Amino acid sequence: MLIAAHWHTHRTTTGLRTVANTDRSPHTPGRPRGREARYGNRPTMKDVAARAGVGLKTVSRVVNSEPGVTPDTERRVQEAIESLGFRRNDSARVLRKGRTASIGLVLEDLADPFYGPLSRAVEEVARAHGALLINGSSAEDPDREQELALALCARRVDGLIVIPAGHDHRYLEPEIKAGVATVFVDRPAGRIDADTVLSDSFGGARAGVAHLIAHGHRRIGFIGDQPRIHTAVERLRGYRTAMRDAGLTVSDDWISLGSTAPERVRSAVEGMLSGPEPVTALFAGNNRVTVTAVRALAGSERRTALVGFDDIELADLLGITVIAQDAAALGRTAAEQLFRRLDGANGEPVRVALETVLIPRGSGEIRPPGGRPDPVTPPVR
Amino acid sequence: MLIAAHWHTHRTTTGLRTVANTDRSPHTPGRPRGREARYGNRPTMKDVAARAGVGLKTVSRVVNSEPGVTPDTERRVQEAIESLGFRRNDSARVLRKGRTASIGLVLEDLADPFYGPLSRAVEEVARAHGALLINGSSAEDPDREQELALALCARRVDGLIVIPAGHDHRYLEPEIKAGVATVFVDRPAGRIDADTVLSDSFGGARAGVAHLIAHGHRRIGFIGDQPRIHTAVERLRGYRTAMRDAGLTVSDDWISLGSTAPERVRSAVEGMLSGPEPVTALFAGNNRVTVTAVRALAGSERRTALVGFDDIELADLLGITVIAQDAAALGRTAAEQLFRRLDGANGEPVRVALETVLIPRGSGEIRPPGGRPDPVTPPVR
DNA sequence: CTGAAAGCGCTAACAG
DNA sequence: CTGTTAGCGCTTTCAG
Repeated sequence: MLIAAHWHTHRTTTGLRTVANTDRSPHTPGRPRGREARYGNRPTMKDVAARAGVGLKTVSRVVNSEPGVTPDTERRVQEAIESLGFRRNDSARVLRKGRTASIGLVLEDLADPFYGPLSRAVEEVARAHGALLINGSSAEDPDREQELALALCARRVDGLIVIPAGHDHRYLEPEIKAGVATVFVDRPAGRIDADTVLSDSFGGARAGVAHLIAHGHRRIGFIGDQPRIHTAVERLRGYRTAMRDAGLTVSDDWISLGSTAPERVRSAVEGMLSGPEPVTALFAGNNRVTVTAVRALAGSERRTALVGFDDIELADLLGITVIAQDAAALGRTAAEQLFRRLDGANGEPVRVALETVLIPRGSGEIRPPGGRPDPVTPPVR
Repeated sequence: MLIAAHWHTHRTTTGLRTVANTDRSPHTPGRPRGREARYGNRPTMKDVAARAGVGLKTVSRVVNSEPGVTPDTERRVQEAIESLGFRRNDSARVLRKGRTASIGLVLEDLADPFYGPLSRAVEEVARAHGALLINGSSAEDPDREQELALALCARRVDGLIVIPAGHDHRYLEPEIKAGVATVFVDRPAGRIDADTVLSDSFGGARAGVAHLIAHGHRRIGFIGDQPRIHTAVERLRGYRTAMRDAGLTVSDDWISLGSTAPERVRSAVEGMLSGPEPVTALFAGNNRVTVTAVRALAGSERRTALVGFDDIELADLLGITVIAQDAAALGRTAAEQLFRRLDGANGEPVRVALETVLIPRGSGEIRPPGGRPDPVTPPVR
């Protein structure tokens, strides 16, 4: 049915939509419940052709700005288009042409401030290539990721950018073989060989932890996301490597992987700060963890050092030292690779790792109790 | 062409895609450059039917879980589907059914932390109704808004949610008449009567400014977004009303509307804090302004009070008093209204205004110099 | 320069 | 329970 009746007050008197299709008998097979129920009775090229007194193909030519139409004919067609309020049905066009000029993006959560800029960057690249973006959130659920990705394939998106939630992407093999270009971002694909764009989680975490060590810390905690998430594991590996490189032994009590729910992170922080040998510094595995860790530390009387993975808005004012990755660059790089494939590139799968940057802002330069006095500027710049 | 060659190493040996269509002569009219060029040579229901030795419609029944198929037949069809890697082409389905099960969302910038949660909320409602979400950013450009909205209509989205950049939406009239349900969010539609979901910008700003006045301020500055943006004007109106209600005269120097670019906001802040009669408090018109204002104030020796419109992550730790609006509720409410229309509701256009909440965190409770000492808890809670 | 005919892959209607 | 036919609105091919 759709919306209709309450628009009465704003109906114009230009005679829009008063021309009806007349060539359809009431009970032809293949005809749904009357034309009125479909697309709200939209005019088609056929209607435009009839109104303009030209052939169907001529209308098509005008609509698509193809050459070979007399200026006069074109004008007549344009008039018919406008008076009927015609708009080309891209669904039909897609069916015929085989390309949808749209790409799909499966990410974790559009509301996460990390994915907004990534998505926007993908959108801009898509726009530059004349494509629309359909995106969906997997909510970190592998089943939902698959459901979404396949739904996008059923819509026949030309390409797919996936931030994996799951670890087995063989379900995409038929799609990829059928020609759906696919690029994985932020995390690698599972059990499938494909273009991938990542940030250097390992290197970033190692650098962040090394930074804490350089400032005198020996007991450093690591709080990260769930261990089934690739970046969480990589960052933990970076942590372990930095510790080992410095000849430091890691206690199991200093490592906590799990949900990024505030309660979980908060109790992890509290656990590491209490006990006989509390940590003097924390490494937070991602933006969600950092936010909660900062809140937890703000309520503590001890000055605990902190370095977080991912930059956060206002982190500068709070003096939070971070390992920043460029979410927009991640999205842009992935999208560019996708369109390179769509434009015919067919070499081996490409693997890109983007550098991270350590931004010292104070919290990562706090020295441990008993260490030399802090030589760095205070937290709030 | 699409991606293909480099997948060789992962080709399985299950015989996928070895069954070809055989009923197409090489030079039939209407045939594009050979079937291989289309959808990367995907199997169709016809192919599945041939493989399973059943009729086309039976395949359709199985694919759509329609009743009336023998378990045995169904199994044979399922096998054919799997061995061929068939996936229904929703483009064709859409063309036939007239519904795309997708909705469009035109917003300003997906990278803005205000719109991420809004978009996610819309997505969740759409998902509950079995629809996908296509979204695009207008970048605050009316032409781009129109281009996007119409592109979505050409894809025949069932409904459209628009955060207007422009002020004239008559261009949507033919679409709406043709049955595209349309809801405007965050800002009202221009020159058209339509469902609208807003936050109470006027009331929120008035309450925020009244809060500052109640804490002893008499000279209060307002820094807002560009005057062509509805919310900016409404919030300014709230500011003026609160001032007038308190019997305070407003100096032109205390009001600055314009771009939210950091340089612009920063110089506005500096301007209001200098001169013979500097303001003692600031009202920031949105999240972008607040962020820059906080940065600017952090570099000043004077303690200036601040209330910002929109909540911001970490604002709690920085002790920033805000007028919070619920972006997710905005999106959810709009999407629910949209689906109500799609489900047949056809009353008069609905207008919803969501309440805002003042969250005192310290910055809005700072008293002016010379005023009574601050009776409120210190900034960081 | 213009148009008629075929058909993209699917579903609705109808007939066995 | 199953299959055949028509046609959604468009683009392609090819013939005027």
